[in-house]
Amino acid sequence: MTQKPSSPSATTEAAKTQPDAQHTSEHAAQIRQTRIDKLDSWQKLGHNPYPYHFEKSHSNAELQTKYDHLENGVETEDIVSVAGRVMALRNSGMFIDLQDPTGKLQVFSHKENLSPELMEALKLVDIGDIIGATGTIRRTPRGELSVKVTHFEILGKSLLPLPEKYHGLTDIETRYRQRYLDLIMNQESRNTLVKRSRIIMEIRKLLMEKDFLEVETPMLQTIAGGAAAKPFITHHNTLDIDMYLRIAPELFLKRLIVGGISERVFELNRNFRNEGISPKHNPEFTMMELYQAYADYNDMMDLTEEIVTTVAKNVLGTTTIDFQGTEINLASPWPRKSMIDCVKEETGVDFAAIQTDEEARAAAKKLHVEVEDYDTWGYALEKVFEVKVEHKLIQPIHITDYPREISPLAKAHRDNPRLVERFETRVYGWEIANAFSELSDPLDQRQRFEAQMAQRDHGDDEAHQMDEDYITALEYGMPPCGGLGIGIDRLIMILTNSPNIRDVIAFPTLKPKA
RNA sequence: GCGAGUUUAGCUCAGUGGUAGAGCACUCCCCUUUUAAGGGAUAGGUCCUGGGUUCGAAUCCCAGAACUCGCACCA
Repeated sequence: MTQKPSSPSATTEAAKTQPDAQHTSEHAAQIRQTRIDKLDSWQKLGHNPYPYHFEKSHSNAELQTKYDHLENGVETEDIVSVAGRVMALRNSGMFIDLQDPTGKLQVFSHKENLSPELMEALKLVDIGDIIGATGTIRRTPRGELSVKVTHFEILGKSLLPLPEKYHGLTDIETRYRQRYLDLIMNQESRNTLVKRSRIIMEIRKLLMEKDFLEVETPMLQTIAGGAAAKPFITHHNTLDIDMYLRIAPELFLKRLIVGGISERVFELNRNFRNEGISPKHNPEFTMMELYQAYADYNDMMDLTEEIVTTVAKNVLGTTTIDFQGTEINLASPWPRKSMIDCVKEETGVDFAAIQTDEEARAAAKKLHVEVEDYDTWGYALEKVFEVKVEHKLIQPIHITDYPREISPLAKAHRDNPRLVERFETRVYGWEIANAFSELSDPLDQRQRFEAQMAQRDHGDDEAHQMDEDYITALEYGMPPCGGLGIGIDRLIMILTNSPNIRDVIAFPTLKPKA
């Protein structure tokens, strides 16, 4: 508390003795030192180089809107205070492009209005600095809305040069590693991440309106259940046990349904999967899972459509979107087609007519789909679907009625014991949602887990683990229940026309630089 | 994990086995109502790293690193 946060000697000395580790070339050091010297000069003029507060009267966008009808060359006497980052300096600082999160505004400095001291101090302002300026609103003869300043101050000196103004920052690695630079330079990056926030807010809002209770369940789990995936392993020191970062919240959310905390719960948060990284996969990703008592998977299809179309309308203002040159129409209702029918239409092979695993494998091989010798009817069906059908499902569609053996948490289909009541919603070929009529029969659930354990013995280390406590919960009785999971990052990619998942995650996982 | 590609100034990019280049940014001078770029001058380099071939390597070869894309795995 007694320490002055920014004494001149501290600032200058630290800079001279500790050059920025990331910019060690002579040229970079020169640029940086020049700016530190300017900061020093500013301070010697009696200013706090890192002040505490600035009274900003308007955002740039507010002023652009408010003075939209101000004609070229017209000056007002309206006094405003603006603040933001200097993105361009023209004519020795007479014209400054000031950027704030809402947009750009020009700051105009003229000796008629600025004291000789501040006129001189204008030379201390660099591109990249955060400044605040107070003055009157005018529109230049060329049509640029400007603040004609009577006073300005440096609110945050930039010691490092920004990327070039014309091409900006395009290096993909730098954009992800130094996201702050990307956000300063690229409007598109700002738009995408702002839209992400709005999309998530709209989902929460809709679910809360529908009486869903937002809950939190463990990220650290002793059994990584609820999905088929490789978990991250970590260690709790005082308990001296290994724990897993969750791959899904599913089993805990259904415990809450058993407990009756609410008939409708949801969780919107991170999952972690220790698998490959790709344009569609980040090790930590955001999932929304919800459970609704007394509902089935048909209700979940309705709800999926409502969520996606509501979000699209409220955030984008339309349900017709462009994704990488492909027009996608999100307007409800979306077709619902069974996996078996999809495969039949695409390949002519009717898996419903196939009785044995052997026949199923033969049918797959005949379609040039690779199958393992131990693959059952269901696995063969799924593999054929993935190879032959999946990529063709560009417009939104619910693929229904999955094979029982690949869906150990879904309730048996009411009309066909080989199937379960599960669907996946596909948009642009991607799985956007995955949902079931939840399996609530504890005896059946135990058998499913046991079948999964057998898969594990076959070498499938992503098969589900036995969760005795979960079965115990079911034995106390769970209402019929619909469950739905939506991959939030993928949905945001589609809605923001982002081809890479890293574009929709502020700080995606990267390997540290050596 | 496998394959292909990329890596040169702060940024965006050229580059021939023979002294390292441009534009923007930076610094200085001139200039005062401009819109990526007014005029002029200066300065700025671990050519990703480590080996090798060669009289000589940013360039050719080998190994490694990070990134990108595809495949595998998955959402």
